[in-house]
Amino acid sequence: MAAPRLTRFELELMERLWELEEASIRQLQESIDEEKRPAYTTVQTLVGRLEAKGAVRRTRKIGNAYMYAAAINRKSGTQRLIDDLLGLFGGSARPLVSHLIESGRLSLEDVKALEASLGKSEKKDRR
Amino acid sequence: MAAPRLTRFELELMERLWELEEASIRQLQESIDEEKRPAYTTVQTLVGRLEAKGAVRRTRKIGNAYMYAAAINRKSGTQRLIDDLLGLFGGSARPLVSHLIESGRLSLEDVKALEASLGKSEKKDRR
DNA sequence: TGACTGCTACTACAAAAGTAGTAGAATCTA
DNA sequence: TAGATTCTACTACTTTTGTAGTAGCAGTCA
Repeated sequence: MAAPRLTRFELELMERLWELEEASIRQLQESIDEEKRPAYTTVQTLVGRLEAKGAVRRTRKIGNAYMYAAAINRKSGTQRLIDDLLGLFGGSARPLVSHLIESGRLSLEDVKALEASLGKSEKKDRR
Repeated sequence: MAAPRLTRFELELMERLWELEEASIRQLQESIDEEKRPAYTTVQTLVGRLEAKGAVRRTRKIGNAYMYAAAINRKSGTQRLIDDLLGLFGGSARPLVSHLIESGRLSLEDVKALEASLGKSEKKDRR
């Protein structure tokens, strides 16, 4: 299935699920910082929508509560969002990264480290 | 003024404006690919919202039509969006860039080129 | 086993975003 | 200068997203 477009809050919940691997509505809700923690039923609604989109699935029932797990991986979950963003930068990642550098969000050290690990994995891939 | 949060479509229009420098509603509308070109009044509404947000301003009147120009620069316009995205990656750009690399959207060559230009500007900054 | 607690299912509603129609003013042109 | 054209101003409606309440069932525990 194509990666569905996830909204901000949906993605927030997915992050928790990718982290927790499996969680109940209650656990999800309580994993959110108290400051901005929404009502239990709000989380419930969102998880329901995620289920409808196929991003999440029920795994089992504990007591009278269902447990949920991500049905898509983190990569494909964020892919869509990133691609949308890239679209605004002409579809290419380079201007985006330039922007990150210019605005001080990415340093030379970061780039070097990334390059190092990239070099490694490239080698690995071509072994 | 703090950069307002722009929606997808608003940003789309801003892109045109940053490109065109100055444009009428009609020009903006027609700059959009025919496939997905919205009604004239839709563009009008959006530009009105952008104006309300302070992202756009009227420059002058030609005939009976107003001309508009961006009131914020491209950098601050996209900043908010990017920061939101970064939030999803733990607030740091590095995992985002990793992701770009992993998904093949950024190559070793890109990174090297970026590093080169970054090295240069760093030197320049510290002159 | 009955009261309590917690969860689900369903419904609702507000705000944001997307989309566009209509009336009437301004401008253009024959 | 009158009709045609093109804009603006205003209004309206739909979809999406965010947010949550309520009813009632399931499970728990004294």
